[in-house]
Amino acid sequence: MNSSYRAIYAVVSDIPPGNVATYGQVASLAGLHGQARRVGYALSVSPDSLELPWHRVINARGAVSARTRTKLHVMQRQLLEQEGVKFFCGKVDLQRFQWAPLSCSS
DNA sequence: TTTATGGCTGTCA
DNA sequence: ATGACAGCCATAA
Repeated sequence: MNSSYRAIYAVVSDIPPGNVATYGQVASLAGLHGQARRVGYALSVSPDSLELPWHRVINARGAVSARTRTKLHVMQRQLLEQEGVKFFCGKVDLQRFQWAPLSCSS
């Protein structure tokens, strides 16, 4: 566990319900520009006790990434739809659901 | 130390 | 629009 991981977890924990963020976006916000892959790894090993909204992190195409070993991506989609995020052909409309940390939503 | 794999992404043909 | 490629980095073997 290092500061980078904490930064990643901190960013993820700030994503509000009904919104999503991309791995690259989280990486940048955590001060790890270009290290999107590291974000995915960090989340994959994050302890459940942190209760992070990991399901709100998807890939740059607006779709949930398929896991190689698990089926969590299935539950991930359910959790998102449960929060109001709508899928169209397996993808999310990032224009509308992507988290905008500093935006004026009015 | 080298290789392979993993919840990615931007660029280029 | 779509697919191939090359960077990015942590871990495990």
